[in-house]
Amino acid sequence: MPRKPAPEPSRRRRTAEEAQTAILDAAERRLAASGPDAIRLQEVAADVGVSHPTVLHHFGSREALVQAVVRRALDKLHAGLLSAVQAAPESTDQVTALLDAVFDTLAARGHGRTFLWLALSGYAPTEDLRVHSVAEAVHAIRCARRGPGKRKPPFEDTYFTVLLPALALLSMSVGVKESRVAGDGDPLGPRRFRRWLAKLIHEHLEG
Amino acid sequence: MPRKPAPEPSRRRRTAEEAQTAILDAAERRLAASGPDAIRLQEVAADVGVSHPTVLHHFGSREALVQAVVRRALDKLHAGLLSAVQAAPESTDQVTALLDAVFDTLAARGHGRTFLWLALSGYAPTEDLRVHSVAEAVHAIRCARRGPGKRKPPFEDTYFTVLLPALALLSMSVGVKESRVAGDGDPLGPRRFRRWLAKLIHEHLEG
DNA sequence: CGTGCTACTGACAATATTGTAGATAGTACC
DNA sequence: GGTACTATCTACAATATTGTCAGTAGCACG
Repeated sequence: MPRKPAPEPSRRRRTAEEAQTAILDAAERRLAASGPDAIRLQEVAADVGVSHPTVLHHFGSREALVQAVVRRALDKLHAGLLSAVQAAPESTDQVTALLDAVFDTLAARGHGRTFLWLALSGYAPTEDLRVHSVAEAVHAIRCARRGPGKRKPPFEDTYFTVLLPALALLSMSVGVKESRVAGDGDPLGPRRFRRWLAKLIHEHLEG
Repeated sequence: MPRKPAPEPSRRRRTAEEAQTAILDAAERRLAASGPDAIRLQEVAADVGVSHPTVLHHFGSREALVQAVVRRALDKLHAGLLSAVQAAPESTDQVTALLDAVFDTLAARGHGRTFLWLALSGYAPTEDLRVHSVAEAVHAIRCARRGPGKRKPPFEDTYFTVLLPALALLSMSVGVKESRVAGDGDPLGPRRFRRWLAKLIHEHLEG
């Protein structure tokens, strides 16, 4: 006998925007944790609590979903770095605070892992870290502080001085959970490292 | 009518070791290029010129193949880093040469990319870079050079001084082909960066 | 030449994943 | 209430990937 359609208890209906945001959130978590290949329609859909054709309905295809996640994740990364680098530090403590803020964006929020996944997978070029533009801003400040009479340091020196902590903090964001390098209670942990690095950078820029 | 078995032109038969090495080579290329998930039996088999059950015959399962590739890749990485770090540099030029050698292992040979893939995927802990043991060796040299009477620098300082270029060079190995950061003809390219970094490190360790 | 060993193969099974099609059910608007 | 719109569902198709199986063929050794 034909079973009756079994009226489903209730079907939640979100606005398209709400649904898409929830789907992007779930996909982004999987991206940060296991990379773009780990964004699977069924699993993302299960995370959100919908069926996987719903995801396709909202994004058209898996690849389009991945592109949307990548775009949004890179935007978040840029926003995080921008706000972290906005202040012009004057003391070593302030440089430390700046590095802490960058580290927070890259490691604690998982954007560093995401960026490395994307860079390795070819979804994002490494220029996307935008070190060059940050270095230009830092260089302007550095030259201004020297006063009008003094000789200006070469831009290359400023660029490398910005590039170095960027690369280091990026690598540190790989193993946030299990790594000794990143362990937070460890005496050789990242907090002390950042303070040490801030001192090194600050002395280099000033001296 | 039953087709006749079509006697295959010829079937190449390698020794087990030869076959396994060829398979590991192919799998490792795919690992460095696109990560552990990109190690697919069919594609690896096609690279080697065999059928995919042959790969399973030699390694038992895909996962066992991946484990074997990972083990061998990490061994190669360790060997490369070990030989790069063996000499005790005394001048800035020698520090530059050391960084160049480390960079060669990480970036040019692709071991840095591979390591990042493995670290992100959870196949290798970040401790596998063995920064700590290198730092211990460097610290012993550093203390010895200070002479018996002088005060010794804290180990932490040496450790961080080794950790910093390791993290930076690792990040640099991500985008070896397309990155401006890694472009070799660029005036702000990795060669000049390494020299700049070597100078910074050398001055810090000596001063 | 025959025999044993095993690297190797084609065909198939099992499962996962993306994508399609048609139906269903909230929700807003008349 | 009735109707249009569409977010969502179930069911299915298509493909890719891992793994199994029984048999084939190269090679060493008697």
